[in-house]
Amino acid sequence: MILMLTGYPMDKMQEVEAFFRTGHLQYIPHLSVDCVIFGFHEGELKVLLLKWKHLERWSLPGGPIRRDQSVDETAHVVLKDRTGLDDIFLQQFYAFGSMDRKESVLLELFDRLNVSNHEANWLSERTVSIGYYALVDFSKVNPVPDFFSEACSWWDVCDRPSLLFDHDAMVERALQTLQQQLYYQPIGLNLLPDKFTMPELQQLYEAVLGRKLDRRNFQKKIQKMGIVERLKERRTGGAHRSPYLYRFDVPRYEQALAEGLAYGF
Amino acid sequence: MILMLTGYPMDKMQEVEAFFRTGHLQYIPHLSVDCVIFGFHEGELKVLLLKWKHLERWSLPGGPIRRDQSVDETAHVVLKDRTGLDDIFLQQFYAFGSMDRKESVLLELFDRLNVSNHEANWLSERTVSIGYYALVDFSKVNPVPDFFSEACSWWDVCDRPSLLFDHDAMVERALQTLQQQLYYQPIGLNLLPDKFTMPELQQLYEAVLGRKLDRRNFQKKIQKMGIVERLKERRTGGAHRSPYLYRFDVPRYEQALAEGLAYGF
DNA sequence: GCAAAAGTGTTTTCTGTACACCCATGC
DNA sequence: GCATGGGTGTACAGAAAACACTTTTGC
Repeated sequence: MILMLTGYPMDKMQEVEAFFRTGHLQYIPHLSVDCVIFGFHEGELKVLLLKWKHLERWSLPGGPIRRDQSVDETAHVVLKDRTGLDDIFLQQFYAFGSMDRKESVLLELFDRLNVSNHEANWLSERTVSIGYYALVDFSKVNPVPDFFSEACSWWDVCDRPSLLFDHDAMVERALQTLQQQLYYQPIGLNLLPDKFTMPELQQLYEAVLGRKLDRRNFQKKIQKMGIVERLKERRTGGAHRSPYLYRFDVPRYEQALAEGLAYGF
Repeated sequence: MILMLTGYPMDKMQEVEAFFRTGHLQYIPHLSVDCVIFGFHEGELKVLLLKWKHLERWSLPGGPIRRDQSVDETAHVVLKDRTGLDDIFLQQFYAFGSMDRKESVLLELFDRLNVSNHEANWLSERTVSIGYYALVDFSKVNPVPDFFSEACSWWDVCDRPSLLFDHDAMVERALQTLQQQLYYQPIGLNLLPDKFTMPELQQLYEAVLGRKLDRRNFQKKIQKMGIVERLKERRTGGAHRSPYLYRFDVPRYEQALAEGLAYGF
């Protein structure tokens, strides 16, 4: 096998060759993890995407599952490798296993990489992918591309390029799951900086739900949840009246996550 | 390989041998589907379980995923094979992929079956399993064991034997998912016979939620959903006053499933 | 007739939503 | 001082929960 193509660092070629040849010994073939990593910046919900070398197209970050690693661990490693972040809210939302997700673009790429179909067989057949979504603090992320990608960057969820594989459907489903969970679970911890204002939290909710909320009712609702505490400080420097800063009450927040907030029936 | 053990039909031995030897060519190794099949009978929520030959223990029905079949299709085939039922509400709820689910009891079984570890290797390593739950009409099910099991029968969800692998956790999580979905999706279609009484539907809700509901409020709530129509008939024969029969308004029911019923926020 | 289940309606409480006024800040 | 965003409280409507009496049926 000869791997020779601009954009791929020579000193890693041996490693990559081994990956194609013997990766199936270390990884479970036909199974992978993909992560929808959500961030929040300037009032917009963002998602972290990778730009593939040579394909000029984008996908979600992901990777194969090691035989000696749990699926959850794999997702955490993907998150860590792409963002530098550890110990983050990460939740499985769906396993994608339809037949039409054969990764035919990969075949093209392997072709250009001079990887024979046989050698890359364990990578090119239909792959079942387990989707996770993460909520991270935009300002703490250091985006790092993986070997196959030349760029790793944030995109507006609502204004992103069309993605490879079925990753568009994954983003949609992750967002839908997030919206549903909003009704009985808090969000914000991990997504916002440690200290934040109530209007910022409201913007986050509005970005996720895709609609405006009433300022006063929102405030009452959050207060009733009992998951935030108001600080004496205010955020100064902006125009207009200075809003109070808040901080999540982490124990109560965790409790609300675990027990849920409210139900019908 | 010699397979020779009471309980295993001789005429199928060749097929089974092929399964152990070359199954990994047809199936994705280390990946499977398991189904939590719920039924409802005499006021109790039931789950369909398989009793393994020689192990004297029970598990959920499941199976490996064919390389030419989607994960959803696989789940439908499992359901069809164990119950005879087709075209049933079946929903993926979680993928189980922790490392502690190596199926060590399988090794014991393979040992007794004289299958060498090497031959059965693709079956005995840690397997990631995608969980589905189904809601079926108890009276229409014809339980059929699979090759590895000697019995297939219903158990009370709340009074079942301890299960193999991590299947106890699967049942718990399926039930939890079902409970959550109850707040924004109707259930009953497929679980109840075509015609049913309001007290029966209420018993179903109570069985799933694990608590009593108020008769009058329940009736109002269901009526407001607009998913049932009351028939002129009543159920006669029982003691006491004859209750009306109801039938699901399938188009409205499907619509409620698709759109959801109500949300907070 | 009596025990047990089924049918029905009203009241109260709570939750969600709509809405208006005052206050702080930068320009 | 004025435009803009932030802080706060009240009033109304709809949903959920609490609750009691009458009817039917088999025995």
